Order: sequence, then structure tokens, then C-alpha cells
Amino acid sequence: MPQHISFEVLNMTSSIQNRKYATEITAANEGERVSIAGWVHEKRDLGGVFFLIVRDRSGFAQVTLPRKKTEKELFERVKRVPRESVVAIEGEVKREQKAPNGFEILPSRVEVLSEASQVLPLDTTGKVGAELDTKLDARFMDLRTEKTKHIFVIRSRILKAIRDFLDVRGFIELNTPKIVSAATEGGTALFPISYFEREAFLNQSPQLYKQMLMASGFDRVYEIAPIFRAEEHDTTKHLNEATSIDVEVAFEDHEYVMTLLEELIVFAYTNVVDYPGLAKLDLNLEVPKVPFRRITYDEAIEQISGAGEEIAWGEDIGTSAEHTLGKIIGELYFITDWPCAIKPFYAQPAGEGKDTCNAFDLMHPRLELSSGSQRVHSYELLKQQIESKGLSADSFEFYLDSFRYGMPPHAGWGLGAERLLMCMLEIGNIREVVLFPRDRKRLVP
RNA sequence: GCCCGGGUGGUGUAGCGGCCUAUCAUUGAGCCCUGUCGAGGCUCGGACUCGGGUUCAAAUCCCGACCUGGGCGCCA
Repeated sequence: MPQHISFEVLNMTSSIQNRKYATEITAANEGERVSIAGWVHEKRDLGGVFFLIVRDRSGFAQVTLPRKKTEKELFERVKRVPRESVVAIEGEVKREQKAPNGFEILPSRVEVLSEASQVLPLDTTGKVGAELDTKLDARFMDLRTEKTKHIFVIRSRILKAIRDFLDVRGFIELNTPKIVSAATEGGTALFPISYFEREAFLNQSPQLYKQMLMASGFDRVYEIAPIFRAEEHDTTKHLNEATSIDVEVAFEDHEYVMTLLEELIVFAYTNVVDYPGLAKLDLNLEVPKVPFRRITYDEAIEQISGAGEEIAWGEDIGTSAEHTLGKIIGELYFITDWPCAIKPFYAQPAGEGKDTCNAFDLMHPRLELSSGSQRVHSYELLKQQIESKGLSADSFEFYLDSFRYGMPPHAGWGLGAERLLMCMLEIGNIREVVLFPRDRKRLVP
């Protein structure tokens, strides 16, 4: 128990602030005086020599204390630092073939910035596994493990790649409201919230808003933001809070946005394959080639039926049919020309005498990654389609209004960020790729 | 919501009516050891989700609750 609370932490020495990351140090720094700071990953006491493996964001550094050459007090103190405590080390770099990275640090000063309680909620070295539930309960510590850390670095790389990709193509990133007034299109359940004296909802999709922006003159927009769905499904691919990557483009059709989407996916993969940490994830990542295969809904039904699974024209493709088809195709593909009946009201019908629309889904063999379409831009048709789906045009007035004063033709899609990440990294459960996932049961942490 | 699994020390597991005073690994406490790299050797500590039932006897079988993994449904 501490006798008093000190302000030590505010007086961090400049050596800590000027510290190096573990991987910035090499044997070439021999003789230099360096500072590092991080977590006590492992301790190895061999009697006459003591090794402290310090982990930071970049990797590991070995701190070596030979008993006879180390001041007794320092030696004893270091020996007693609990694993996962935060320490700052100052010392001299020594070239050493027997050390993990060809060098070690002979410390002159060891500062314990924060002592870790024992026993730890999970093992950070990877010797003993932990179940997903255990990992999520102690996520802050799970993030100290190599595999989990890399998942989130890769997630960041993917999102940056996507922003870069869209930015150079003239897109503007905008943000639409997450608190909305009314249940939008029926279907998906919404989370009701209390909004002053009224009831409001968390938005399930930026769809209506990004379309309204097409009437603004911003003809190429995107948004990367959370969406909320109150579905009670409990699966490995659903979340109640997810990240949606939404794109909408004016003066273009579904074909254009499909090409944009496949090129964007390839660009994201390209920015992940050269990430060094990928090696820790034990998978063989290959960049897909464009164009992705395109099959029509009709062909999809045929293939699924051919594989012995009964599915009638006009039915949605269920989970098992999706898997059957995924196995047959075996790579990323589009399903195009969907029946109007199973696509939302804003999907543009293909034309006279056809009961299909200009909508598509981007599929990974495991699951759906994205869906999009050319949108209806005619006020009259849109209103008619809303009503024919059994919805009330009145509750869509704010949306429909934007179609009355000059709405260009447009198209777009929404892509699930977590689904892309889990498929790319071959991770079984979508919760693994979310820091603090929200599902039917989990609201904490 | 339906259908299958599973809940055993901090973590990951074995055991599936009596051989259980419950296995193994790892973690923790401690001792030995001058070069570890999943270090090694020894000692100690630590668990059968909860409630009810069957039985001479329950971690083990049955019922219920809770938690949990998966398949499906549902899901713009």
C-alpha cells in the first residue's frame, strides 16, 4: 500500500519522452545510451543472470542484469517487478549474439511506472490460449497479445487505404446523423432512445441521408461510421453496432460503382499484404484480381439448385444457399440483377417488362460484404415504390423532398468494415475484429 | 426464436456414477541454477456455474435457471 500519492508520473524524465521503440534499436547502436518504456512481457531468472523482456508497441527488447555486475538493490527490485507492469529503462546497448534481436540493454536505471496486479486475467505471451469471451472481458490486456494487436493495426491500414483511394478520386467525406426521428424503412429493428421529450432512434444506415446529399451538388460522397441494428440474431457475422463504409456517386450507374468497389477492395488488400505483422496471423493472403466474377441472380439460383438445394426464383438467398454458392465460386464475386421484390424501394428497376433491378451484392465465399445499386432518382417512381412496399410516403417526406428540386441519377453501396476485415484475415467470429463488440448479450466493456 | 454442443483452479484443459483427498500445462508464492529465447529442476498454493432431484454413492445421470460456442432463422 502506498503511503501517499505522489506526482511522480507528472515528472516523467525527458529520457522517457525521448525513448526509442524496441525495434528502433539494433546491434549497430552498440555502446549508446538509450531509454525504452513498456510492459514487462517475461522474466527469466537463471540465477547468475536475469533477463527482463520489455514489450512496447513495436516489439520486444531484452534487458539483461548479470548478478555480479549489478547493484544488489536494483537486481532485487527488477526481480520482483510483476509481469505486465509498466517500466521505463535506461541503459547501454550491448551487441550480443545470444540475445533475441542481436542486442541487449544493460540497465543503469529501472523505473516502475505502474505495477501490475497478479494473477493476470489472460496470458499475453501466447503460451496458453484464451476463449473469445475471456479475451473480450479483458480486452485491454488481450490487445497486448501479438495477434490481437495486429488485427487492429490492419483495420487501421484498411480504413486509411479506403480513404486514400476515395480521396484521390475526388470524394468528400461527410457525416450524417446517427440519431434519427422515425423508423425508416421498416424491416430491421431500430434501437429506440429518449431524445428530450420525444422518442428517437439510432440510425441503421446512412442510406437516405447520403442519397439526399446527391441533391446537394456534392456528387461523390462517402462516410465511414457506425450503424446500429437491434436485431436479436446471434451469429458469427452480425453485430448490433457495426462500421459501415458508404459511398454514393451522382451521374453514374451501378456498373460504375461496382467497378469502384472492386478496385477499392483490391487497393485495401494491397495495403495489407505488405504489412510485416501479417506473418503473425498465420495466413496466406492473396490480393484478388479485377474484375471480380459477376453472376446474375438467375444464374445464382440455377447454381444453388444444381447443387441440390431447393430455392425458388424471387426468394432471398439464405445462409446455407449462400455457403453452397460460395463453395462453388470460391472467390469474391458479384450477384447482379436481383428481383425488385427482395431489394429495397430505392433500387432502380431494370426497365419495361423486367422484374429485376439494377442492384448487386458483393459476396465473399463466406458471406455478403456489400450491397449496392443504381438508385431511383425520379420522385414519382420513388414515391410509388415506397408505397408498393407497404410503407408510408408521409414518413419519408424529408427524404422525398430532396427528389423534387433537381436530383441527378446516382448509385452507391454500403460495405461492412468488420466483415471485410474478418474475411480478409480468415477470422471465424466477427467479434474478434471489433475492439469492444456490441451483441445481443454484451454491453460491457 | 428454433436445433445441437459446452460450463472443472487466474488461463487453457483431462476426467463423464465408487479407483477424485480431481489430471496436465501455464500463471502465482518460494528455493536451486551465469546466457535464457515457450529456459530447466524442485516445493507449495489454487477449481467441479447455481438450485432441485435420482442413487448406498454425483464433477459424472435427470430437471430447471444462468452463462457460453456453433448451425439455422431473422437481418435494406
